[in-house]
Amino acid sequence: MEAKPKQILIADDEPDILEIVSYNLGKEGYEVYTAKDGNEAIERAKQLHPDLIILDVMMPRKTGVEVCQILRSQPMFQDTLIIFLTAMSDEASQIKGLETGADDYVNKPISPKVLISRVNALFRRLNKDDNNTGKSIVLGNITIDPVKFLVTINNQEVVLAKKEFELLYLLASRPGRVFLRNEILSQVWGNDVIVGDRTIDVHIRKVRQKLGVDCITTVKGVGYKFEL
Amino acid sequence: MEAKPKQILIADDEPDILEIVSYNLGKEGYEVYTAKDGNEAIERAKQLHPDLIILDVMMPRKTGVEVCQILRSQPMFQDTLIIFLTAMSDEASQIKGLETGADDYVNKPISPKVLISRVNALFRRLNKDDNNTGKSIVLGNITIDPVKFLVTINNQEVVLAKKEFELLYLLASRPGRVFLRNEILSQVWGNDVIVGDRTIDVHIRKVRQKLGVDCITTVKGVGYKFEL
DNA sequence: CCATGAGTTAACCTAATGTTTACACAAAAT
DNA sequence: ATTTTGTGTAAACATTAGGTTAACTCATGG
Repeated sequence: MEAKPKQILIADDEPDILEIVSYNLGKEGYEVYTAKDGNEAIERAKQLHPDLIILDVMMPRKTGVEVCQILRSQPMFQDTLIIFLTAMSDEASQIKGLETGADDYVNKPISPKVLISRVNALFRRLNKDDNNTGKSIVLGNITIDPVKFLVTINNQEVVLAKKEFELLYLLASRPGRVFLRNEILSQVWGNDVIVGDRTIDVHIRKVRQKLGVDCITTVKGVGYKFEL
Repeated sequence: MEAKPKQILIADDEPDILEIVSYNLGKEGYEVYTAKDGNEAIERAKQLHPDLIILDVMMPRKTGVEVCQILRSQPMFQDTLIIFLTAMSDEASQIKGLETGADDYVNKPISPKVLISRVNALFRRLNKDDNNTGKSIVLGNITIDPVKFLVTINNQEVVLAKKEFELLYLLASRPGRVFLRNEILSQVWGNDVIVGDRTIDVHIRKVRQKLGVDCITTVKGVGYKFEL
């Protein structure tokens, strides 16, 4: 299942900024649209209904704050992500911006990289929330859902105990990657807990047994990895 | 259903910051808990399962980044909001922090007001997505009507006491999802009430008994979930 | 053929949960 | 007022399943 690219509308009256930001976000795989003032931003927002709107605060024909207020008042834009971009780095503006309903507030001069990180962070959060499936790991015919605490394999539910589940979840979180025994210990058991040597093996065994599918590979002298 | 105050865990090795931030967030109506180093942060996070964790980056016994990584690797903390707090204002740290899975990154010196705005913004976004409250729930042959305070099972009315009802409603509001004991406590009982260990069990038992249908599953060491 | 690391098994211990009873307290009924 | 009834909590005890260990076996390589 390919996620369709997220659409971003960016509004700023400085062409340079539009270009730099568009370029960088485009490179990240986003679909970028631009507007050069407040009214145009509103217009295009209504046309496109983008996933995220980046608004410069100081713009002709409606400031970013005004645009935000107008959009937020419409039900259609309740859930749309909004980021303010501004040269005014004083506290008051920032607070006001956030209280207007923005999700983030980034000061100019902008570092494209930082902006991208913040954009990514917002989308990451969003996907976690509306996609109940987003959290779960799906690999081939195996599904691991940490919210429901459930493992499904070929549409058969498998019940794992807490430690077993955590162990499997850890390994499956990075398929193919080898986890050292130490890593597993500190991730699943915690650093201050001391357990015997064979404990991990026993749990690995139980998971293998319950899954009935050979997907945990032993790398002797190193650790374990998950692979189908 | 009344909105329960959100729980926030803040970890910093400087007592001054802990105090200032605690005070200000408390004044906003949040329920604030503190930790003074990385390990303590992890420990308390596991106990409390707060809604938001604010992590200082530079802490003894595990940095904020490490804490974040450890928590994020665990299924139970996938959804928890995380904010980094740091004196290092360089780009690279910020980007790295956000990529570790944080939701926001705030530079020191902190303005309490700005921090609060950002915390509010995060919660505002979060609440938009899971607003399921108020509606009646219909699952198979079970109906739960929070308005009439009534549970119907196979067209038979079942009378539940207040706490029993709230407990069932909570679990049924997200079928399949596991609710931690802590979550149940803070949602049904509220976080300032201290009740004994066995109280939840007793109520669970009563609900199970009255429903007569086995639809509440216990996930040992984790919590309970509703499923038919 | 020993050394090392991993797999297997079953027994064991205990933390976590289930169950029951009793009691405080409030609301409703008398 | 007094009784009755129902709810919520605590305390005591029973039970179970999860986690750990230990002893043994197996596989591999030097």
